[in-house]
Amino acid sequence: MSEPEQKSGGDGGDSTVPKAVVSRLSLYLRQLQQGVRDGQATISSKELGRLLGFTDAQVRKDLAYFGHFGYPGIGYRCDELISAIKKILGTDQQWPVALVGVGNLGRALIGYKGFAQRGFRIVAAFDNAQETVGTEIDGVRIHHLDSLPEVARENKIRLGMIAVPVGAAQAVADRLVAVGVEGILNFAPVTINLPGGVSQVGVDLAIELEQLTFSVVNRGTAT
Amino acid sequence: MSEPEQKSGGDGGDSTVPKAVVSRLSLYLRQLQQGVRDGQATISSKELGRLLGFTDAQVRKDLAYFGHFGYPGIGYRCDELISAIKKILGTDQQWPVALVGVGNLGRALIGYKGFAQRGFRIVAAFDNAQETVGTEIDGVRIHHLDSLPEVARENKIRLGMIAVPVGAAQAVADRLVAVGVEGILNFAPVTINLPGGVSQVGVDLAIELEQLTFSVVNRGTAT
DNA sequence: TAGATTGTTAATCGATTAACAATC
DNA sequence: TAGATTGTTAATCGATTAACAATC
Repeated sequence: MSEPEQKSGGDGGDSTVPKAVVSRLSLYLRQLQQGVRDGQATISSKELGRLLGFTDAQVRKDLAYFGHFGYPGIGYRCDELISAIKKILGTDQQWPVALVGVGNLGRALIGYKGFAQRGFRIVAAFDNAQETVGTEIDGVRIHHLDSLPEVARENKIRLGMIAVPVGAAQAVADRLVAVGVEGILNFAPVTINLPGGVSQVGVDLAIELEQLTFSVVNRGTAT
Repeated sequence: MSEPEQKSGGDGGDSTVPKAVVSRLSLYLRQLQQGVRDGQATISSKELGRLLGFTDAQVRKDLAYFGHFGYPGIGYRCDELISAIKKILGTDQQWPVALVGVGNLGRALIGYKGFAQRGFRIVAAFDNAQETVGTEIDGVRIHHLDSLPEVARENKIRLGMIAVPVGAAQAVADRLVAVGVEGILNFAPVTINLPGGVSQVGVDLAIELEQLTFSVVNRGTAT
């Protein structure tokens, strides 16, 4: 039984992969894990596409950016493809994450079970409300924001999540960048400015509802 | 002072607007509101684009899908453009929303301030844990899921949010559809199947982190 | 072998950008 | 008027789809 090859040996990540491809990769991974839970050993591009609303050609093309993972006549072996995609996304390892902002949303993030299952662990949370600093929530210690430098260093933090009010978001981002954070998941409804070399993903809950509203109001557009 | 015209009178929503355009519309709106808070009366496509990382041509093209909102030599009047975009997105009115699933995340959604400011109000929440049913959180009543039909009808609910575990998501979605919900914001990490005519927006928190991880691991890709 | 399905090329489709006449 | 900026067209760029030889 031969291991599937991998293009451009090592980490993959050739030239430029379209952003859209990467986001579909996450969906493939999620669906494959669902498949494994349902006892499925292999899956074809056609089936995988059907489950997610993509064409089979698109599934094959997306995966082919990164290597030869399939078996003609058979399809893809779920466990192999799961490992391959995790490696591509960088989630074949555990990532320690820092959370800043322990309000309603921050607390929900600390308690969110879905992170652990996909390679993320909130190892420290920060706030500057005296009431919360020093306490623990779900086993996660709440530190004062001023101790960010030490705690970040000790825990080798490379990813941060921002769940503070709009007015504080940019300042918090600056502090995260200052301690060497390389990627920020921003829940504050504002576009923050980051230096090159630091990545940002923004999640604005109201905007998500807005997008939904548009498609409801304009019958015809879906998903 | 002449009102800016609007293409295809009435609701707008001509033929097919690319999905990407609609998502930028939400960002324009957010930035414009920020501008107004900072006391700005007008803004050019160049400035608006710069603040969000788009080209000026893209901003103009996006807006031109829906009408003539700008003034040559001047730019766009913030308040006018805000009204126009709200009307396009359908958020010039208040939308009552139903939430299903009152766990950690559900509670955070109930308390989230950002919804009200953008035209959404969670008017009822549903769960089937006996402990929570009958209580109120932040003024929002928690009902048993079985009373969804009555409550949805009484409140003219057209939008629903799902914050239940993966295993329950599809069944909950089916029940929402059955009571006439037309759009679902799904926080469960699974793709749910909906009949045509019902829209879905999925938010998977772990996937957002995954996307971030990819761009961190593959230095060069940003935002 | 026949059937299924891959990886990949070429063709199509759609979205972004550059350029510019029209306008204030 | 000169300067700024729009809306729109044409050119460019990129992403999706269809088709098919190669493979199991």
